[in-house]
Amino acid sequence: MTKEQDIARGSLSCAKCPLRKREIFRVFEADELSFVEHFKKGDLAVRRGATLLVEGAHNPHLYTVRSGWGFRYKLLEDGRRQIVNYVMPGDLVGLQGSLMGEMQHSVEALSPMQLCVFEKAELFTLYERFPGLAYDITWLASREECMLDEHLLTVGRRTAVEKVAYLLAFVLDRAKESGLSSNGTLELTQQHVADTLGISLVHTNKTIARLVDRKYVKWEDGGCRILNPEGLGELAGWMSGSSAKRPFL
Amino acid sequence: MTKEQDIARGSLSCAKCPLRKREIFRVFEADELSFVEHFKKGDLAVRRGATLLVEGAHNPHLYTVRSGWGFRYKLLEDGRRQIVNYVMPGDLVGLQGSLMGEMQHSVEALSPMQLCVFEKAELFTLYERFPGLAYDITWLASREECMLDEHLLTVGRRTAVEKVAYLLAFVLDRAKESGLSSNGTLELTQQHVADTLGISLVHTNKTIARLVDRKYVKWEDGGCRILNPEGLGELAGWMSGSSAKRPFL
DNA sequence: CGAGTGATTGAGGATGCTCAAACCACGTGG
DNA sequence: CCACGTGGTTTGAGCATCCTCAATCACTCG
Repeated sequence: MTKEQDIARGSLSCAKCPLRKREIFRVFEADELSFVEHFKKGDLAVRRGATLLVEGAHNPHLYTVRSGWGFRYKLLEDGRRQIVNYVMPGDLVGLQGSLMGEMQHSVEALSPMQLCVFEKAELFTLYERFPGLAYDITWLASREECMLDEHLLTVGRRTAVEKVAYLLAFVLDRAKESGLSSNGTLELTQQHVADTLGISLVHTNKTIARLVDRKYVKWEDGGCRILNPEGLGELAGWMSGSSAKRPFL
Repeated sequence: MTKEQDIARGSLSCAKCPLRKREIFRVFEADELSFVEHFKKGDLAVRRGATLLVEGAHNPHLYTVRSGWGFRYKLLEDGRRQIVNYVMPGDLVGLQGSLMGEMQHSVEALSPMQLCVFEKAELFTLYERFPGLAYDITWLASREECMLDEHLLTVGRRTAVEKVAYLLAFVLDRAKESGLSSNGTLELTQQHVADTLGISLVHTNKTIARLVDRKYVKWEDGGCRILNPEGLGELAGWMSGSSAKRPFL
């Protein structure tokens, strides 16, 4: 877990961060930018499969995803796993741990990831000096809450087909928004799908097969290609949320 | 929905708020208190069964629960309902709507409730002038996220018995913490339990029956009595979270 | 080539669902 | 007082969904 991680002093200026150019993110003031630049303590690169954060650990850092993606999950003692959400570029990772002591979940990379590292001890300074940024952070936490609500609805009340349809539509939507998947392709295994939706691997496979038959998706080696995102959304009774400007960092 | 609600100008001073006396809540500074007092726009009283907030609506207000309890839920088009979490004294209600436009969930009262009403338009002023309070709000949002993660784990991966055990232990824990249930009694129907855990009413009933047999709980008219909270926690593989001081308002 | 990862398939059984009916405590109005 | 409706709980029956176990297959990598 340590060997896969690699912290280096930030070499990239926040002002020139390519993420900031994406129209989905709100524009920062000059003073905000320079503060964030100061707030940032370094870069972290992890490879696919690496565990970024571990449930139960105390971690002095807070991260923003710059590229790549991963997932947050929790485990039961006997190994049952529940994926709780996915993290993508622009997302803040580790806020819970910052505010409440030890981490209540782990996060693992689904692809190589690059993250910006912040010091959680300095978070309060941010609150004191930049209420706008503080507000942004609350906004992000609120958005996460919103996604979790929807996931609960899915896992609790949608049928298996609706579940898979929802998940794929949801993940693709977010991936596109954050600039991850331009071609409608998602690199995740059926085991991930199963662990997100609370169904078994076998049943997940058979459910996906039905969607493949109906030409909603195509499963390729180590990932899937979404052929009809709107159709999936309809099937699940879900609509992509507001794609208003959102803050990050 | 309007007739059940009753807004009155705040008559109760925040400094004398009985909630503040409970040792679970952090102590406020004098200036924080006076700001909150000014921030507070009135009181809201709703009766049992009333819908406080409606999914899809825009609401200019933000609330803190002063007494009583309720639940947040989402609906699918065909009426399937998922209860997403419970709200209890000290909880902030409606923050999502404040930050992200329209409400993504509804909330209904499980008992008569009293709430403090705030203007969401003034939230940013709070962020500018009281970073400590702003931090508190983020803290609350983060805590909510934490609970939702655990719920997802429950609904997705725990068995029916574990689910019921978890839910009862969890709700009782929170209720005690916030001063709701001193006698180990919870007034909720099996339908609520079912809709929280993503299982059918009939199956919920049969699962509860097993817990009753084993003397973990007793179901009384319109509610249940928890006989062995620790046992329930063990059964579910769940431990009550940190009961550190927490902020409110 | 052998090992490992992920997808796929079939079989049989447990879990959980729907439907339907009954029951009980309660409050209402004749 | 009793008949009735209501909301919540309880039960049984039969069936659909979903699970586990087990085996196979395709593909990559050392």
